[in-house]
Amino acid sequence: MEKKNVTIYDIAREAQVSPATVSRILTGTTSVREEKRKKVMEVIEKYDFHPNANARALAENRNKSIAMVVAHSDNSYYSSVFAACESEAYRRGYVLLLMDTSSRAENEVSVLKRVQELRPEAMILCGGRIDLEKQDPEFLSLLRQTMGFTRIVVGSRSPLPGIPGISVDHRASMEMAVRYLAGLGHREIGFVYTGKQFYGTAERLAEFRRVMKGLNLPLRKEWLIGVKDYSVDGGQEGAEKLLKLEKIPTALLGMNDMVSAGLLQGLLAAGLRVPEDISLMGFDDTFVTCITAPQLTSVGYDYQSYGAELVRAALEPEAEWEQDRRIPVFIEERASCAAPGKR
Amino acid sequence: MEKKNVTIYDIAREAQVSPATVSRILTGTTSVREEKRKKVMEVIEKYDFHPNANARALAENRNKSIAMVVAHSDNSYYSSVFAACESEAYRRGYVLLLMDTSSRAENEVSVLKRVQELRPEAMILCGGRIDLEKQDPEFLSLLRQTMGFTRIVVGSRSPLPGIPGISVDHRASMEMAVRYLAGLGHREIGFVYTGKQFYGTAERLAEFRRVMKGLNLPLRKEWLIGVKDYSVDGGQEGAEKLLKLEKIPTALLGMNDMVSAGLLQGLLAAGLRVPEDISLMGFDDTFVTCITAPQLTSVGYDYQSYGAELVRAALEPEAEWEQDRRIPVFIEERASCAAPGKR
DNA sequence: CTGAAAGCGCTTACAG
DNA sequence: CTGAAAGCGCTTACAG
Repeated sequence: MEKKNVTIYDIAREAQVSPATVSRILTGTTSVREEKRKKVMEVIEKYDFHPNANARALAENRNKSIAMVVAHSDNSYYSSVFAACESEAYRRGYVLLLMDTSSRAENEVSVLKRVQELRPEAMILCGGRIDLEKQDPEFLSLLRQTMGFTRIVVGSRSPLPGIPGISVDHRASMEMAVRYLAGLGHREIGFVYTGKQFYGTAERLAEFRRVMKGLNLPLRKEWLIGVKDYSVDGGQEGAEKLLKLEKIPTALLGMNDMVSAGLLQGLLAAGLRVPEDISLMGFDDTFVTCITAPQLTSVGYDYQSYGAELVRAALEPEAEWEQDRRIPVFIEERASCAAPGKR
Repeated sequence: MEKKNVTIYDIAREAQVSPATVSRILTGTTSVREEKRKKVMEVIEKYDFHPNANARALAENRNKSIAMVVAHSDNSYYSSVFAACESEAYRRGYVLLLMDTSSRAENEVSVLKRVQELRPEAMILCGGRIDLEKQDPEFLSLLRQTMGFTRIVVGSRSPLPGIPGISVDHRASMEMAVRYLAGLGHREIGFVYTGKQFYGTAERLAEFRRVMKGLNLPLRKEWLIGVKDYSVDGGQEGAEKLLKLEKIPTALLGMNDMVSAGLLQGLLAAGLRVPEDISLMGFDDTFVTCITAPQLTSVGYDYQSYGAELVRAALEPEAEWEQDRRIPVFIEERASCAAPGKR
């Protein structure tokens, strides 16, 4: 079973050409006489030869890999993003080195150290400290250091010059959501949020206030409900808090689909009907929306093109990227929203 | 910004030792005089030096990476498995090269070619043709060829000697599920399945029949419902088919949590109550179970330890692995099952 | 179009 | 404990 490594030299010897010629055929950089090429290809086939990517990486000083660092690889949002990145990377002949930081600062440090050794051609960073509303100077200096080793792109705001940021347009998503509900006739709208320390939440909170005010809708602070985390549990917590209020809004926005799913459970359990008694919307348009009953209307993004953009920005540094880009959002209508009923 | 690569030679020169000494300090293979070590470490710090993993890979002929090839990286089951693998790999200082085949044969071919170039120390393969009940000879020969380049472990049955297979114990999962429902008092149990060509389905179908028979429960073939795929849609299709029957069972097993979620929607929509009118169970115990209302009872696995096993088998070829292992299963009780009511 | 040779940045026998 | 040197398997100026 111990098959010794067959190299370009073995191929060259057998095909009676120089190793350089074999290499040229492999890389396709120079044209080679057809006769030789044929002979070489035959030998390659015969030995089932595959050039060693590590050696090539060293010689070419590039290794056709992109490090993808995500906060929680088993979270639907992140797994959609990186599945999209993977498919674009694959299309371009690149492989993704997946690393999960579990949102822990100490992991972020060691993962970035690892990236510095691995020398991927680029790193795409999604989630974790990068999303903090107030940038963490220690993390910034870690990023700055990592920039010496590889190009960085973040699925967030750009933290530093030279690091493009591509992220969901949180403000647009909130504006669209509120206007959609208002369009349905809702005036009393609540928002169940979490992660106030993150820019995505901060942006949505600010935008929520701005749009509600602009539309002359009542802004009641007890309808801005903070919960512990981005989960079904968080949503249930939100529902509990809501149900203690003397007056509840006619429509509710959940931080993401998971939170909305939790909200839905809590509301249903309390005997409320959705959307007859209260409308409910989520963010992210993950497959969670298809599992709830009623199915959840949600603000979505085109993950496929988001991933493609991230990879493009990662691999085409020469292009003149805007430092900050926001990807478009849209509303995916399902069954959880309706005109407000009279109660 | 163009920082030229600082190498072990630069460090050596400045620390006034030989490159070999720097290398020894980095790898920690030999003891080095404390005085020199200190000096070298200082210079390393000063330049923020990180050894080039590509060069190291070439010299050591190992690159601390594992290729993880999955069928659908954004599917909850697979993303749980690889999140678990990632955390174990990371713990061991390995990085995962993630590749997604989207279950397409042509992608499997090119992905495995890619693996042969990349020379990861091992490859973990989950999903796709490997799961076919009837092995595909063409795929087997591709695997055999890939074995010449890297060790292979599959999250399935072992396809070939030398390739350990670690997989969910589908038979045990089905037996446990049926016995659980029978224990609740159910005699009329249905199974909504898909992917009959895959061994996991075949095993569960066979075991379903065996256990039902053993328990003297009625085996009606119209209660074995085949649907198009492993999705919510598949589940809804199952519900439609079921509702056309003149007599429906008192309990239903769905192929996985997604299918069960679809079944639930279909049954609820038809005015049935779960679990009062009909009990419902899923397989895989993904987070989908927490999103449905009622929450779904499901047969689960310990993903964390499954991932750890896969990585262990991948990285410890010297150990005497059984060629085939099955990971244990358990029932996670939630709210979707109850004793049969009288209708 | 093609070959000989140097180089990519490490590691590791081999000597001492 | 430590250095000089060869080697890992490629690519790519440099000459021809």
